[in-house]
Amino acid sequence: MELEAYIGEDDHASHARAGRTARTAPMFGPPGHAYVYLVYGMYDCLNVVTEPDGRAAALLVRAVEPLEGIDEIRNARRARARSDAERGRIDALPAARLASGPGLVCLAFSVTRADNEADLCDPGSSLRLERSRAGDSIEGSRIAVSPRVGVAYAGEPWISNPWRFFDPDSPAVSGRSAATVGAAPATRL
DNA sequence: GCAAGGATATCG
DNA sequence: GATATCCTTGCA
Repeated sequence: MELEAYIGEDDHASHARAGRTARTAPMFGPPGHAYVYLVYGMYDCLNVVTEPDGRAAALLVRAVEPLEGIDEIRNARRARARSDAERGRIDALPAARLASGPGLVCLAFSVTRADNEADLCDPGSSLRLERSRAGDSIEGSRIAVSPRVGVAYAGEPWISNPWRFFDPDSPAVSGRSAATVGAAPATRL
């Protein structure tokens, strides 16, 4: 599991920095809803709105470790593959690497902008957050933190703020960023 | 290393 | 209305 916090309009790394726009409106909406956006023209990214109406904060879901429905997830990844070579690599991936990136999370769970603003707490919603089963949770003392990924444009202190949270022992964290963490020491909470 | 890819915010 | 930029990924 890997998450990044974007804390409000003052956060220069957040989409909300431009204020409320058509795209970022969900971030200003009620908590517990989804904010899904297109990045780099081809990948969707899933966020969970965290603050009450009017305050634009959200958690970006950068990676998760699938525990169930591995075949479904693998098929979802295969369906979007652009070549046989890519399908082969997907088949060879361990389950823990099937959603190890913000774009991959959405590919794995078929999250699209159609899920934008979905109520993640409504049992009838197509996309939901559910309480983890006993044994699936991680102790707070084992959660590592580091600066956020891909926010160099934001300037300080937004670049260096340690607002990326992840399980340092899990293979299910985004690849390139996992490598950089070793160099720029990730501290533990 | 770098291209692909399209929406968005910003500038004119 | 044009364009620089982007909370990325997979392949050369």
